[in-house]
Amino acid sequence: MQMPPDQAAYYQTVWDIVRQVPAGHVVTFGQIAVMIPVPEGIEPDVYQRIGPRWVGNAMNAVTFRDEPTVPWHRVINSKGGISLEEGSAPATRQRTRLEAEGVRFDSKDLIDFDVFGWDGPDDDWLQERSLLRPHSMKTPPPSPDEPQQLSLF
DNA sequence: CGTTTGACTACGC
DNA sequence: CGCGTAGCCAAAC
Repeated sequence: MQMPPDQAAYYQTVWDIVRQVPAGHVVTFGQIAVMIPVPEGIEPDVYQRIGPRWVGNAMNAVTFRDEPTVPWHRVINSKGGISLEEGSAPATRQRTRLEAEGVRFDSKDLIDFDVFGWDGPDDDWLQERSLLRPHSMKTPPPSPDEPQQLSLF
């Protein structure tokens, strides 16, 4: 009986998560990284910075094969943009697919998280796989308790 | 087989 | 708000 390499399991988890992203929505590399528990032997603050890069590696593998079971085009960077080389065939394919799903880009080629951002799957789905809920990329709604607006009177 | 690079991101200037 | 840097895994050179 052989133990699968940690890296293989990590990739599988990443792809599993990406499969949950609904059409017309997007998720960031950082969000996916946060959903996966910090691997053994790695400091949490270190994983915070490196995790997204591992997610990028996992995505690159399926992007190259254009794996149809993984909607890799719904994964973007924290700025809301496409991270593939601008003008390249994969980048164009990603943008075309997103626009076909109704996702729109602004004048800076960025996507509005408030409209198209994804905050993760159901709690049940997460709990069954021991995964965590990512932070939302949407701008937080103003708390009713806190004075949210500067009153001029 | 040692180096370099990478679909990234948080943080300090 | 833009730019440079660290991070220490994997895959490509």
